[in-house]
Amino acid sequence: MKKTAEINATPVCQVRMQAISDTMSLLSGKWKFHILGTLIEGNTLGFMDLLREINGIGTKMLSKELQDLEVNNLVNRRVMNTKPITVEYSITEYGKTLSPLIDEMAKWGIDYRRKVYLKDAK
Amino acid sequence: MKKTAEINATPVCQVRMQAISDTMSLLSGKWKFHILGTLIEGNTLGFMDLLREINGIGTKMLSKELQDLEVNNLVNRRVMNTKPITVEYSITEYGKTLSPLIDEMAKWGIDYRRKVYLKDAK
DNA sequence: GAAACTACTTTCCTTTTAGAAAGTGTCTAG
DNA sequence: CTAGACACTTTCTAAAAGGAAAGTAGTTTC
Repeated sequence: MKKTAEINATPVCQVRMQAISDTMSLLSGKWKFHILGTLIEGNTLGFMDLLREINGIGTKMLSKELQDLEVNNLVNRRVMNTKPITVEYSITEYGKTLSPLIDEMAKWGIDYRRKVYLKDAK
Repeated sequence: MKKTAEINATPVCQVRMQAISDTMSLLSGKWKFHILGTLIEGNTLGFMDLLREINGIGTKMLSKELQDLEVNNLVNRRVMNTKPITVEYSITEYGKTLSPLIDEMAKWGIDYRRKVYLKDAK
């Protein structure tokens, strides 16, 4: 008997799959969660502040990722009229809706470390 | 004045950053969330079942990602003693602890779609 | 006027990720 | 004895992601 046709297309699953893909594509890459997490904690920060806060990121990546996040209305970019020009980045109201997701991710990662540590200690 | 030294090393932030990196590295790639989500919904599934359920994935990726997830104790692999050999994949108890994270991700993605749809409709 | 600060952009290069296609090997129904 | 099912692995290649370093551009401090 052939069995190629029966793809599970239950609407609920399809919607969930699509939703997960959407979320991941907006937050893809190595740095977006770090940037968002830092901005959620730290209110407004300048470009150089972020560069110092986020360990390991370079200017190219920071610049590119901030642009992506701005386009998707997750981050505000505000050029200040200061002597050496400064730019203030902050999380948008919409960006704040990612807090539960980021918190879950951090929480799970912390538990994971604890678990690995306990296993190794045995 | 120079400003190269003051890296924010508050323990809380560092731990959160590390935790987020850990979680992301375990769940990296295009397919892990889909596989885990499908297994959480669908109890035990065979390799071909997963291939059919997860739209777009190929055998190479599915095989590789399942191995990764098995190594990290998120997925069980059980070879069944059947005529044409079958393998049953299922989520582990530990894998189930990812449910809240996956749910958050799906929830946010669904809200995002709704928001984009409403904006376009205006 | 040299050095240092702000905020990037650009270029070049390496690594990683992903997919398509074909191959391996076993078993069974017709 | 061939076609199709299951469960992969291997190879080849293309595309995407990421990083290091240098460059651009304006301001300010010493």
